[in-house]
Amino acid sequence: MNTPNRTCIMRLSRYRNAIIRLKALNFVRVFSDNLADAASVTAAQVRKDFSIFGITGHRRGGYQVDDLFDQLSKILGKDRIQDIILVGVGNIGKALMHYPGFEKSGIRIIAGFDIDPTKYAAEANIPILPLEKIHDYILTNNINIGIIAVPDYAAQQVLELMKSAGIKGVLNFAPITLRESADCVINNINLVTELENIIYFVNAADSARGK
Amino acid sequence: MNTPNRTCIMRLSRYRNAIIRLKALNFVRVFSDNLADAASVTAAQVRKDFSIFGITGHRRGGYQVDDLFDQLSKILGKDRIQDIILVGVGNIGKALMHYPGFEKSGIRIIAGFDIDPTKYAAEANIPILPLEKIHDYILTNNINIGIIAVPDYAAQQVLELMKSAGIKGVLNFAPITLRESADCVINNINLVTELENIIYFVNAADSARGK
DNA sequence: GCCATGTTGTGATAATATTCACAACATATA
DNA sequence: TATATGTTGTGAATATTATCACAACATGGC
Repeated sequence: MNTPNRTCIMRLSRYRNAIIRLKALNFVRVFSDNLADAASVTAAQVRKDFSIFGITGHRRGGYQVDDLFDQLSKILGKDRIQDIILVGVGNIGKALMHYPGFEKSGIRIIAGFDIDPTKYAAEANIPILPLEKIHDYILTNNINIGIIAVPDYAAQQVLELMKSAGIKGVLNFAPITLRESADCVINNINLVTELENIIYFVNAADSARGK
Repeated sequence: MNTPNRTCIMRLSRYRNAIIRLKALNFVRVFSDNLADAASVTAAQVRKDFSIFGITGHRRGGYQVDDLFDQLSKILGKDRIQDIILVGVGNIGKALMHYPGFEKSGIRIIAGFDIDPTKYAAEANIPILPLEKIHDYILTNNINIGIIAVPDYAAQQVLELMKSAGIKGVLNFAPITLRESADCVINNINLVTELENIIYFVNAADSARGK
């Protein structure tokens, strides 16, 4: 098996999302072409991605929707609930803790951590605990994935803390690029950077029109 | 000038962020090597990126920090405040409206829009208005960039509405891939997909160790 | 059963992005 | 002033990623 990269797995998620909609419409089979449209890629790309994982369809018959959905779900680890934790119960952190999309998709934030005592809420539905307790919590509950939503200056330190307790994957919203290591996958989302990107291309298009 | 792509502009933002930190440390000059470390890329990449924009340094002397900062800021449109709007004042939308990182970086959300009357707040610091008013608002205030944070089923329709009023760039948080068109740049951020990505690679590493 | 049709699966090809490697040259030192 | 040193800027080489194009073959129609 050719090893897949980040963008390939991202596409798999998109295919799966498209399939959820097709299932709702009672589609029984689907062609690479349809998925390509739904995910804004080419049909060849879809088939190449599938071939990496040994997902096969039927020549002339396309793919069975139910079957395909199950295979993609398995690959993406959606055959079971994923429990994760979150550090930094501020503006963004709080929103993520209550983001309905996670629950819907089998991802459950089971605890939040912060250094601010006014945020503690040990008895809440999703408990908010002091950061000092994170190490034990991770070990006790066997967690391996977490979200970082702390200010930039604290992010690196929080990452080290999480890694020392055995965290293997992090989604980072702090506006600083955390570096991936052999033992921990990192996905950096910088909200400002994402907007700056759009601003650049809008301006570039503008000035192209301008002259 | 070789036309830059998305990832190149993303890196420019990262370089700029690194430079902000260097300025705080009173650095006067910086080498491609330093920026490479700070942004987790290679030194050659840094110099290639700069050469695309005609940013030059001094052989043996590196780059003047102040100078470099100004040039990157100009390229990224950070020489003036960017006013944007937001549609969908729910869980995530509300958090984005009050995300301090935007304000700090010269991005200002000047209005929110929703279809839910209970959310309206025309007199608030950042007014929340009925979605029907968005067309006029965009035209009157000459806005060309917006954030979408509505449920998946509403996203495409909201996008069309925004485009019809002249929006040229969109940051989309709805869990559906909106397609870019010649007249509108789109950046899709799917929070679930981002986590699924991490889950996949953590599991992949696990099973690699397992056997 | 046989042919026409249409879709997969994939090797070959093309496009894109990154890294290498080194000449050019600025600066520091003596 | 002459020399040693170290960094840029960039063409060439490499690596990565996506697309093309078509043989293989399943399916539906007659």
